[in-house]
Amino acid sequence: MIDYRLIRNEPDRVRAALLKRGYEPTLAENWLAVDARWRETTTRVETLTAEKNQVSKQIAIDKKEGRDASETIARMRALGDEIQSLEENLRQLEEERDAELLMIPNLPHESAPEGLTAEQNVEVHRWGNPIAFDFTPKPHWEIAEALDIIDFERGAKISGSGFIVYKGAGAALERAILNYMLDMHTRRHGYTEIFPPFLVRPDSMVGTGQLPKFQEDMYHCAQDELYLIPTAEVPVTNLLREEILDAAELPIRYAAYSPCFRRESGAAGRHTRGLQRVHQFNKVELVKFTLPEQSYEEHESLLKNAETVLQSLGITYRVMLLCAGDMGFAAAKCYDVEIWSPGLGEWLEVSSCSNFEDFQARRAQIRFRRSAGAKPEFVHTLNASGVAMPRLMATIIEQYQQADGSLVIPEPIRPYMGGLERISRG
RNA sequence: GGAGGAGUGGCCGAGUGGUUGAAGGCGGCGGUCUUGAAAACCGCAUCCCGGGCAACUGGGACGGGGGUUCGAAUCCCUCCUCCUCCGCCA
Repeated sequence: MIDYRLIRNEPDRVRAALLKRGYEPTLAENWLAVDARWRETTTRVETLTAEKNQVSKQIAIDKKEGRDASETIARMRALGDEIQSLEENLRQLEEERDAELLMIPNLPHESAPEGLTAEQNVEVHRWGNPIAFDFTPKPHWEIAEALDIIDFERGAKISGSGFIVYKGAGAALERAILNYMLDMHTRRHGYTEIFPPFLVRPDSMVGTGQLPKFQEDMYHCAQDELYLIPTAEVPVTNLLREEILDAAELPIRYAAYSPCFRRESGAAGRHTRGLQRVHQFNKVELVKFTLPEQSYEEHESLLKNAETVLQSLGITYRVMLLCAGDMGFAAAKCYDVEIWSPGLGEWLEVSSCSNFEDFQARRAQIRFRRSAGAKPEFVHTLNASGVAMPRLMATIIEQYQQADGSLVIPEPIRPYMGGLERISRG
């Protein structure tokens, strides 16, 4: 959530930001109206409470000195009743005020382009060239089925559509790529590896913003009131929830493998075929906690860390700077990394690289002190996939397919597969 | 899953209804002393919210939430976490 002081002190700035994102600017006015009533009521409650505290002390003294306190006690009771009814109001106002605040998205960074839809996203740069085939390339699902490395049908049989089974060399390849990416980020890019829980409590989901707004997108174990994580961002960001760090510890960089579970019911068809959209997939997630003044620098290196994975595998990709209206609710600035799928002839998103500034940290209460005794400030949080597996796997299968139907394994992955160079039929 | 026990400030730890943000100790910071350091002594300390340009000032916080009471760290309910024993299990 944003700093509500901004709404109080610079409502015009907040309104402009809301407009830039395509939100109703009246969100700010609504909040201010509730806030004004809240503050007024707070003052009255606190004045009465202050009096009550005085009277209460007097009772203690009277009792100790053996005086009759029945009159003061009567006064206390009257004050108590009045305070109680006012507090009832206050609680309602507070609820309303906080609910309004949670509806307000992060303010876009000045470098986020104007625009409301994906068409206004700006291509920042492009790496590699789509490879030219001297035969007609097949889509990944055909290759994978022919090689018997992915079983779509049986995945659907045991768990429903959107669930897949990696098999044999396919399972080994999935595991190898994940290990390759994790090793790169932990050994070369300075991230600390985290292996988090995959089920979390509701308050963790609130901490990173999946709840209350996106309840429908998640798998929920009602009996235990636990949610399956849609991304490792949730447990990893919440690791430091309600903590106050030392400035010297920052930046903190975490890399985590996790499976990701997403209900999001997409319509069947072109965009759901094969690995494009599945309910369970694997991903390596990168999460950073930084000083406010360092977050944009760290945002750029975060993007590079994700790009390095793709470059090392020879995958063609482009980086898009999202316009204000196309960014996620919590982001101030966001790059999407999209890889070129030769089989589909489309760009597919494999990583969203976001700087949330203090939006998540405020909500999750993640703070730091510049020095001992200094006032706690909110850290900045950032994250990116480094990267998500299914579309990467699909693209590797399509890009590395051979005329004879076999699949060449990208060179950096071979050590992770016992030196295997090629997956062939049979 | 069953039966018990516990949760107080950075740490340890007193406190079972009243002027307690909370004794004492450790650790921390500042000062006195000292050529310097140690020791000793003195002093200061948290977080959140409201009001105020400010000095300052009011309120709240003893795991979380709710309740009883004129008044709750202290009594009751509930949730969470940790510990011990039993059961079960990879």
